[in-house]
Amino acid sequence: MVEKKTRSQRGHLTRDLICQTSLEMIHKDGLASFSLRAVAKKLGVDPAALYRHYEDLDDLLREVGDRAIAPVTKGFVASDNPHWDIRRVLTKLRKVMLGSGAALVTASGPTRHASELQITEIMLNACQRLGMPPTEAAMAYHVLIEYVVGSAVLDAPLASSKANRAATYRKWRADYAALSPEDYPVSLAHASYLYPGSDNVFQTGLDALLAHLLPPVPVDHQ
Amino acid sequence: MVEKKTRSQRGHLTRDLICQTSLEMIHKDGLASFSLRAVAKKLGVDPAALYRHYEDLDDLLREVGDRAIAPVTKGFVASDNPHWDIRRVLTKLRKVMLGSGAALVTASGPTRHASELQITEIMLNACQRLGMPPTEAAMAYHVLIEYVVGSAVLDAPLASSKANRAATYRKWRADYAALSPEDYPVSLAHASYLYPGSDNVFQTGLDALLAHLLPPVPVDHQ
DNA sequence: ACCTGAACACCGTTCAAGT
DNA sequence: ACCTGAACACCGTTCAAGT
Repeated sequence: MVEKKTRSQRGHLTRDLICQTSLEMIHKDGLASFSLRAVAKKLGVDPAALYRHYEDLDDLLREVGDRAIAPVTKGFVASDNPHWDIRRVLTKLRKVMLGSGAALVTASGPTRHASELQITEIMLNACQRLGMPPTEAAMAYHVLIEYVVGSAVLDAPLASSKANRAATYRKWRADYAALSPEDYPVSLAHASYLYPGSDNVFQTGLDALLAHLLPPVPVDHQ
Repeated sequence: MVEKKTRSQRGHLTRDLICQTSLEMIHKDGLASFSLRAVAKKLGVDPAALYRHYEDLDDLLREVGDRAIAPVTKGFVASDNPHWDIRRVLTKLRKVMLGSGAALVTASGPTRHASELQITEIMLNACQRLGMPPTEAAMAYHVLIEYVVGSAVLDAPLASSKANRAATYRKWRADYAALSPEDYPVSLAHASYLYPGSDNVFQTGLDALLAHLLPPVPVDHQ
């Protein structure tokens, strides 16, 4: 029972513990309510103590963000269809970003940590197997990541609850249906077709990008 | 000279004045350093006074955001090439979002104010002129907006200074060039081709999306 | 070496009180 | 009706002091 109050012992505060605790807190209560002071309190430690382990809040969040996207590449093994591999890793990335508020912090800039680098490696590897020259591969990689991450950032606020989301879309369509016919005739005519669901929108865009940016799969792998 | 200290007079605080002042402040010093208290101080008014005119900070920012994207549609007249019109409004939207930190707040959700609605109307109108059925038009609209706004949110932090941006890209390429050949062989091989410039990346993606989502221009308008 | 306590300079928001 | 003053419950960060 001596080891019970490990939190208040000296030297027991590590990057790993801080990071893991932060991730759990964000997973449970969302990124908006997270703060450096909050994780310090949860760890039973003075806020200032965290500055022995991280430069500042941004430094901490970048590591938390990378840890959050770790599931994207976990257990990934390349198939013999590079198209498939790219689609798989991007779809997983979107799902993880929508599921964990923590993953969203990766949008504020590259973390340059392991999970992020692994996603890059998998995608460029797939491009290489498709026979793409490095300039084209790099360009395709950037466009696709920009699309997936950008969409995730925009869609995340509504991703929490499915029922909530449907209700919001219905309200937004109603907003368009109430527009004045003089100023917005075409929007009014399209009101009932708007907001077809963010996952459908995402898939349509992804298909378009993949079709244009990647060459066809080599015949022996079809 | 009686009208000189208009700020401290009663009844002179209007939504328009608050909004305009906020926009100017964000334009000058960026969104990060903006606060409700800061605009109150600039107006020579107690922070609490703003709550007579706006529900909360979010309410204020939504109006500021819409005002920031007003230049996108200002003076727009439809050409006889709908493809061209869509490309024009989206390119302008990106430029405005990268140029004014204030425009970025529109990414946190629809403002449902005039400027935003006008962009929608222009885009759906162009789709209609291309002969697209409403379901397809709505889908294309959502995909394109998601792409443009999402990219702008990700690219904005680096959009400020061109020299700064080039230096940052160089540093990021160097990060990749320093990776271990065992863990990241393909990334290492692509190091010098990464980060070909966010505007190039954007254009490549936009071209791919337009080519796939829009039907060809009617022959009599080519 | 690692953590605490107190302080600094901020936030958004509420509500009774003034004019 | 519109604004002020004071208060509440927070922030991130710094730095001297403790152990």
